[in-house]
Amino acid sequence: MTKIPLQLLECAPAPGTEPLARTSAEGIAELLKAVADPTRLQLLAMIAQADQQEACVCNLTEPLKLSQPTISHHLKKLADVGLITRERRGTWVWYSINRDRWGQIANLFN
Amino acid sequence: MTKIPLQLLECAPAPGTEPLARTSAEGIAELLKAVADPTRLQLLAMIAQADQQEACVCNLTEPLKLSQPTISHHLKKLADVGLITRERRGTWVWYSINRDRWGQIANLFN
DNA sequence: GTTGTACATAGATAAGTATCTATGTCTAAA
DNA sequence: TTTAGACATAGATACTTATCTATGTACAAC
Repeated sequence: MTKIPLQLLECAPAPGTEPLARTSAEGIAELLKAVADPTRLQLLAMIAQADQQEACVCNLTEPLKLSQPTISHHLKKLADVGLITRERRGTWVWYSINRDRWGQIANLFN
Repeated sequence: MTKIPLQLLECAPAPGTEPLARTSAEGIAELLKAVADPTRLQLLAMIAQADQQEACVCNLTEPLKLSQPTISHHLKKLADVGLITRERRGTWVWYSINRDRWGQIANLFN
């Protein structure tokens, strides 16, 4: 049996169809990027374990020791991908977690 | 019954203990950042559905239409957080997914 | 109306990163 | 040992982003 030189074995071709379309990958990446930040993970955790599963900006600013605009910036990022919902009640704005969206992330890894 | 002015209601204090320690949040964020990139999601998908659940760099470069160093860069990012494993066999280097690490991400969202 | 407070937006800046080209390293074959 | 191929590393660049200060907007109380 003749030995086939390694260098002559062509590098096996990739699977015929691209497994994950670029546009899908970009959409998923956008969602994951929103979560892939330490401050935003802390925000999500704080909201999740807060009373009624909701928190206003003033609840979140002080413990993280970041400026109020920075917290607003992060909350906007989370809201932009639908991970949290915004609701104004009087002077304050309350944020809560969108469980459906959260579940969609879970499905990605199962 | 006297109505309490809204402005006198102090903004409810945050939960006593910080829910998610900064160092933990940073560790999780680092892991998630590795996945939160469209190219790396495509790489993971291609490896996962490849023969024997493994692929060499040459398998991955052409379909994504990116340069070989760029692919190597992304694979390194994934390997750095333990999501894929590197194994040299002859001239080629084979990458496969670390299921344990993958499962750790799944647990974060359940 | 005015005033004070909660939050958002704008603009600036510094740090990170995805990509490239060029080059280095390691392995196989001759 | 020399050559060629597969992959990694280095350095450069352009783009993104996390943070700040300054300012704007919306609502409540008076």
